[in-house]
Amino acid sequence: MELSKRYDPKDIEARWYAHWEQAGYFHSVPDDREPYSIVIPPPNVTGVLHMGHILNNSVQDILARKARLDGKNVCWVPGTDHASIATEAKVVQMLREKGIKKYDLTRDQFMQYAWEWREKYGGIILQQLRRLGASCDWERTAFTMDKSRSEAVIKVFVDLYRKDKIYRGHRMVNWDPQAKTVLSNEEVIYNDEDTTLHYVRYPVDGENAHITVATTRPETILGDTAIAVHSDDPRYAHLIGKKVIVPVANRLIPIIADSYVDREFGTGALKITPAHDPNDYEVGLRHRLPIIDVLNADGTMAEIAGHFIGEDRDVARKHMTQKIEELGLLEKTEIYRHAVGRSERTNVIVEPRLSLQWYVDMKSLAKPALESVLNGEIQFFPEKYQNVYRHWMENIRDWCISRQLWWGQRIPAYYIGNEEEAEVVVAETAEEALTLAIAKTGNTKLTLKDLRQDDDVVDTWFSSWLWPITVFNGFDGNAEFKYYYPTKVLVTGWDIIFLWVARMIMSGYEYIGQRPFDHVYFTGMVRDKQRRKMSKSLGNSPDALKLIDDYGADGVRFGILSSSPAGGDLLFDEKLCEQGRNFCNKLWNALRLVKGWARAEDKEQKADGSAADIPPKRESRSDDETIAHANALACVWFEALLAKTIPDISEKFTQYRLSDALMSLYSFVWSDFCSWFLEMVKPQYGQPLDRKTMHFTLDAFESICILLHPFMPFITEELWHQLKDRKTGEDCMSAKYPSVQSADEKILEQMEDLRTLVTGIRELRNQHNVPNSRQLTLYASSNPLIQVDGSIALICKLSQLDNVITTTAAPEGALQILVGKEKYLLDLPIERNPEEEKEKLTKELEYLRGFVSSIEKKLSNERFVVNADPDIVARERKKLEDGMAKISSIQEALTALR
RNA sequence: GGGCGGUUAGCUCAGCUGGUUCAGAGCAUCUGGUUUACACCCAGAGGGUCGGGGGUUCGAAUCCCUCACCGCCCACCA
Repeated sequence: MELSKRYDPKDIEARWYAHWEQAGYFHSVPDDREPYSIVIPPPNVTGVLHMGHILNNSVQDILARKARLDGKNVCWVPGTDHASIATEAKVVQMLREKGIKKYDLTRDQFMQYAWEWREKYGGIILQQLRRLGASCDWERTAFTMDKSRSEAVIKVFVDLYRKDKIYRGHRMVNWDPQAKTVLSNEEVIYNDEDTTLHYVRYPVDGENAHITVATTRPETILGDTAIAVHSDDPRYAHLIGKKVIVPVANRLIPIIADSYVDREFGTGALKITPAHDPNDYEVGLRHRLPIIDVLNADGTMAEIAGHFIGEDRDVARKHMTQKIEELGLLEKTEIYRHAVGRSERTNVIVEPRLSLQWYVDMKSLAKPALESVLNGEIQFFPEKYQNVYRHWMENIRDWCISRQLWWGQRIPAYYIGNEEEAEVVVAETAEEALTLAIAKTGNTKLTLKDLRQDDDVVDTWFSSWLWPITVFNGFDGNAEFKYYYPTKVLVTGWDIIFLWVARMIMSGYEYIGQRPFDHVYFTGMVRDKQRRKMSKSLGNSPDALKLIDDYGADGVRFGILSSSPAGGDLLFDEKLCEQGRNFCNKLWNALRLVKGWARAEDKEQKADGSAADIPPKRESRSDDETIAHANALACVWFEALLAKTIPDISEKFTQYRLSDALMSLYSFVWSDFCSWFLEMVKPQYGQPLDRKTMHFTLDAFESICILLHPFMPFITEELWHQLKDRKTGEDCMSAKYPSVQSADEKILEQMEDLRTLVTGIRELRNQHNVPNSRQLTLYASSNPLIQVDGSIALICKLSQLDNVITTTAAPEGALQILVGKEKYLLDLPIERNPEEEKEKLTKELEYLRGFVSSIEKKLSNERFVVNADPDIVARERKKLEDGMAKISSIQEALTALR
């Protein structure tokens, strides 16, 4: 069957993915091979495939497929994260569209809706990963809210509580007024934003004076309980101890002195609102100030504020400002740029709020986790993230893990009675909690009804920090878990190094006493060409599935990979996918070429060398023997090149230099294989290729498929089968990585020289506008390159030369080509321009003289000869020799010109 | 405010422990080419005092100091 001129990935991709899955290549069970396990960073169930996923999962798939080819037992566990806040928000939204309010539902009813939602949409992203070619062990697909994983979460909570590592405390927290839940510090994103700084006058009680403070949040004035100035500030010393009237609220509050106040900022006077600012809270504690919390959980003004009740904080701010202005107390406003914290999930401005929450004491957990990274037990790629990690771990703060949500694992704390600060017991089940409660209170009459379970759930990350353990149900220490844990590598973005990576390391040591993974590969953030983060609102994120439709999964994988050194930013440009697609096409056409030769061979066999349907043999200037020599030389060379390339690629893998490995393969295939090797052995049109060379070519092509397979699984599988169409059985995906024999360095050098010579010929031809159809004559005899059997034939083929004469008697004025210190002469049928040539040669001569003299200087320096590595000195000597040879060649040519 | 990283060709970057991987790659640009695998192609070319300055060394893109700019992370400045 004739193959089309262009590679069309559509059907091929679907077909091979189904085939692989059917063949069971994705599934792993423990055996006596070396395990290679990866757990996927579970995407949110709410997610759809975006460029970050493409990058992250391409990398994992590349590593997984390479390990498989290396004969390892690869287990890549896929799954999704229940993502409390994001998912709950989506479900609430969905319900709202149906006219249902969350709080009209019972907790159980809500959960039912949520589960339905996840059944319906939760699998989408996993389906999309298949399009990318992800070779996950789908039979192991996990979800952070599965029964077993939820049980593990509860177990860990109880355990940490009993070890005194979980406690409940009143703290100033980050409050998300949209999701109406607390957030951990890591879930708050700070960015500089322009806000208005209001200068507000507070009249001093009983005096015709005022004190001015600057605030970005006038609405919180209603919660002020003091004005603070620095105790050493002469401007305000006389006011300390006096009282001022809070504008609008008309309350009296004291002016206090506190060293916290920065005299340089604003007016040097600071309003103190203990309920709405962490610092103010501290100041309030020091001065025993009352706390007036003027905001409700949803960010609207509370009743106690006395004004603008029920208005959203933004609206209240405007109204408050107006009112202050009406009272003549607004001195001025100015634009002020400062860090504003927003919720990672909902993007609303986070509100500092005082509340009672559950915390994990991180200090003791952090210790072994920090050590293991510093001593290299866990390696980071790139290494620089060690510093970031260390810094965070050394200054770690307690982790707020309670969330005021329903979607998630409910905190297993049970209160005896209804007060907020009631006695508490923590247990895996209500029954157990009851026993504990009875023991604690001595009240044997307690029943389950007297216990009230905490309404909150734990932070999503409190389940995903156990992921490498729980996906293997590791808490029961089963044999599978022991086989797969620790996992080999974690591939994730550096943005969740604290949210996730650090915590997994901590839980690994706390519960298994071992690291969760050997290596962490941090991918960069995908950005657009202008370095902007890819985001929905900017609309600069390409539709991942459309990209796959347009360029093929292999093309997209190539695109994202070829632009992605680990760690830094990754500037994504669709053009790179185009390059990937073109590369597929190049491979495809190489296949067509090679298959064409195979067909010619078939025909010839059938017709016993006299087939009528192939073009007659053109008169060839090279006899069969010469061609055989040439082909043999080409094969030996390419084999040596393969032998050099294979370990080189593997080495890049061990260093996680994946884009590097891909680029090496790209030029190896495109340039070395297609542009050089195939052109070297290419028979005349319609002619077959000799058996030996044909076999070698097919084998080499197969090796290329394997080398490339981790990066471009679909096309390589297709090529593999096309190449093997007479054989059966094995797939590229399950093949053995080609074994390595040592490379023949000598042949590599020789062919490098030959390539230089050929390039030189082409360059001259190009420069002098001599078309390929014109004959050229190469004079050579004593040059070592020419002595190699077949090399002349190769030169002929590659540069479309027709005549090669091997005498030393060069005609006058032949042009020189210098290869190392050898000189080759080429006779071009052109009009010569001696002046121009002279100028060019003189220039080159000048350069070479400078070059040579610098080496001479180096070599005559005794300290160099003594101190430098002998190898390096030898190299310098060779450079000198070559340089001198070149100089004399050029001088000869110049004399000839005169 | 503390810390980390960067500055190499028009663009994106590679150059690990100082010396043929030393000034590189891909893309872009320019020139020439096509009935014979591929224009999603082939052949060739041009392009950089390696951010500035200083130092160490026989020798520095590479090590040290310093300045400039850029990016990121952490931190409670209204």
